[in-house]
Amino acid sequence: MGRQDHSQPASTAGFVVLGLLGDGPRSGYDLAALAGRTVAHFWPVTRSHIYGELPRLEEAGLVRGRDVPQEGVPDKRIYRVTAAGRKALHQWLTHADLGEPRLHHPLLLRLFFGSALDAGEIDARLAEHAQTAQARRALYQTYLARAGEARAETSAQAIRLRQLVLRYAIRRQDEELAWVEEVRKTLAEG
Amino acid sequence: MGRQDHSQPASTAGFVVLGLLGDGPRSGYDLAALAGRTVAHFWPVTRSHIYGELPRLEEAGLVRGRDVPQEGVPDKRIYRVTAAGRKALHQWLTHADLGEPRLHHPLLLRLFFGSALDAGEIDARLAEHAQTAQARRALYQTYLARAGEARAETSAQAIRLRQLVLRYAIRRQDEELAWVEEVRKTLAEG
DNA sequence: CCGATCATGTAATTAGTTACATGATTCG
DNA sequence: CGAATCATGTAACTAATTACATGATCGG
Repeated sequence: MGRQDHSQPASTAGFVVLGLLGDGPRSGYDLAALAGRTVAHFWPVTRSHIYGELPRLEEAGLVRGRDVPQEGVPDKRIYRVTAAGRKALHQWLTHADLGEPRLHHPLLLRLFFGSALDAGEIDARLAEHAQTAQARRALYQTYLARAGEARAETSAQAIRLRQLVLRYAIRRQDEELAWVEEVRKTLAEG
Repeated sequence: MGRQDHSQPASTAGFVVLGLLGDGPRSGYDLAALAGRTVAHFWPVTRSHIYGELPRLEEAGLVRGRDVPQEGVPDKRIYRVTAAGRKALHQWLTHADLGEPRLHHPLLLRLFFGSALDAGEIDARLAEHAQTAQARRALYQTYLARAGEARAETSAQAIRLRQLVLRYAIRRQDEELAWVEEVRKTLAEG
């Protein structure tokens, strides 16, 4: 319609970067850090994705970057979402079909094949799993405790939604733990 | 040590095929069907993986295939695990490090970025999610009901473990549903 | 002096999905 | 007659992870 290129990002990764940037202007480095303690827990994003998408998004007119010279530390490039970017993100949030949740669960995989394992071997795996679930739960709990301290740009609604996502993550670990107990009990009885 | 090649499969996919075959001899086609209603729910396996791995496993001496001519339907090749294969599987089950569970969750992703969405848009996504969770729950429930009817090769221990894995899947959907309710309540209040 | 943090990118590789290709038979 | 089932494979592609490459500064 206009004379600028307002095309959509090709991949989901592009929208994820766009979404992260919705929180406020950030450099690729900062985005990667933010992603690592947030969305990366339920969607795969790495530095490589971010640095790959940023120039694409800029070319499409969805973000705009500005070089910020620094002393001592390396210079950086700060990106912010454009109006077109916000529009594209909203469109994606409301209309794109992202498919169903997918789970990669090594313990389930092993248990499914585990008829050749003895009680001790199964229990070792269960204990391992419970331990990492415990650790994750603690991590998410600290995130939740810190969730209130946000930037000025972050709206009350945004904070509420993020807390709900963290609640999910915590509940999920609780479920893992509860299930491990169920498995232990069942195998002890049988 | 011997004169045969008893090397390990390179990828996890290879062990998954090996594990599926532990249930009894099957063709690639049958393995794909079995995988589709079992492990594929918590580990990615498709026909392509299976047909790719089968020859590799055979070369490594972990499975052995036998051609079975058929009339009417196409001929097939039935594979069964060798002693070396069973050993390799056990080794993998007890020693390999498969990493932590990974989740791809589109709804969480959207909610995390959803500060620009209004109540109606969020609710539409939640409803959608609840519906698919409901459907999945029902599916796993029917699997569980049928879990007793197994092949002769399947041990009582194997059946018990499979039921526990299904219990996990059902509980997980219940959790999704419960969480959706929590989100709805919280957003209605706030 | 060693490791961490800040900062940006690319390259290589592995993993995973979807499409293509073929062909007989059975069921509605 | 069209769709589904049986049956096996490959090719093309997209997605995701890990490694490589560079270089200053700061704290212990």
